Amino acid sequence: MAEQPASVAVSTVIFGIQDHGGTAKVHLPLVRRVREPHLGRWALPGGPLRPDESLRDAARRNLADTTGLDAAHLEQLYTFGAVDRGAPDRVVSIVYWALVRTEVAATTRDDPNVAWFPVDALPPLAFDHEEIVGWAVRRLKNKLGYTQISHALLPEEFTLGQLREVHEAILGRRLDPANFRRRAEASGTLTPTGAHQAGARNRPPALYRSTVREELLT
Amino acid sequence: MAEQPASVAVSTVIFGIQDHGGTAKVHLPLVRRVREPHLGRWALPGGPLRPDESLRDAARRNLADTTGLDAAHLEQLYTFGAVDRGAPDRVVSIVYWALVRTEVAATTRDDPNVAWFPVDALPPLAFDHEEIVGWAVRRLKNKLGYTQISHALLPEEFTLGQLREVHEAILGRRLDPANFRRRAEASGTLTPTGAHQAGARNRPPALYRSTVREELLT
DNA sequence: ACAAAAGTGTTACCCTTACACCCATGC
DNA sequence: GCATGGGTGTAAGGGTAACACTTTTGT
Repeated sequence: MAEQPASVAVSTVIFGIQDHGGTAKVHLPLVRRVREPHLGRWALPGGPLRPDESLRDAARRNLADTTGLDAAHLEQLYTFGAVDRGAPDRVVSIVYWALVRTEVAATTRDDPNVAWFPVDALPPLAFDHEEIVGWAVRRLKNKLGYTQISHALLPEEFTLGQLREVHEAILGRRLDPANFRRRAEASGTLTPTGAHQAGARNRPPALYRSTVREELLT
Repeated sequence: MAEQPASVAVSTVIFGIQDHGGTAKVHLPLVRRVREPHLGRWALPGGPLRPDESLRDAARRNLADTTGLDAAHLEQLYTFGAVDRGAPDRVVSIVYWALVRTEVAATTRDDPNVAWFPVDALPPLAFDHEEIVGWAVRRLKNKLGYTQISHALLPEEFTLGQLREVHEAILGRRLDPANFRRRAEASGTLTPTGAHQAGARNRPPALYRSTVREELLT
């Protein structure tokens, strides 16, 4: 333990898909601050790094502490360490971003100081957290293009229509179903379960299971 | 100032192109450690973050202190903070990576404890610095593909042949000169100066100047 | 029958790659 | 003239985007 010019914190931007007026939208959970500074404002889950935990473990702990959830994907985003970030003492924040599956996100532990917001309609945030969320959203959009990261937002089994909805929610535009299907199939990361999803008032779509390895998403 | 479980350091991976047996190769400067632990080993330039400097400023200071050089490109790479990274106390290292221009790299201040090494023939490094260099090299290769970052390794004016040599050095394979030229021209980031480089025993190549904005390289 | 989404087929277009070929200079 | 890299032309192949069309369900 040494006297330091800056303390180390870890925060996490958590993304999940939720229904918002009939269409899937990207949401994220925020925590209402119960201390100064920025008391009462919404902020990203986070807190000081503990001496015996890795950065990644700290991020996972943020997730568990605030939502009780488990991440399907977790990855370092960026480190923010400007001299004045809105706190009285200097804090260097290592920020992670996480993806949780839809059905998991729905089971968020009840807490009056935790709530999910659509990323395109966030309340004013504490510190420099709006900038941080901006970085995370950009990264999410980018990674969508060259990895199969979107699978981590869906349940174990899903239809190509659901997968496409996720992409449309993140990119903010409609995608051609035919071309999307071919792309998805060509990725070689989907295996049909053989089952079909009944119930809709149209042709029952095939169910798929993702076969991507977490290690390949870097 | 608070009692902390971890101290904050900033290190920088600096890349420059140098001639190595007739062909251009990617090099980086290392510093010989003059203190325990890992006394005598080569390490990345770096040191503790000062209270009144930004992370980026600290990285720039690493560069100036060890080589006396100025970076044409400087960007955050990743933050390494495992519990045991080879130092007695816990250190969280925010690592930056930098590109310096060839003619600048040649003017490195003389210092027996600083030397440039080809990235494909590094000595054993201190701490987890080999892993860090690996990350930086990967990032450099990637960014080469979708930005004009390579311009930052060359002088203000350069030929397409030189630019191609840089790419070949980084990718480790030969590129088709014809296709490389078209790609470079199509990027819209090069303006011919009108001058040609005389002296070679072949047709004098046209000189170009880069018009990329540093902000667009993210 | 009809609507609505699943799923297949087809075509135009662009970008990349490979490679043939000409140009200008030093020796 | 000849070697050497600079610079232009061209054609094949692969991937993407646009869109027509068929299939299968619920109502």
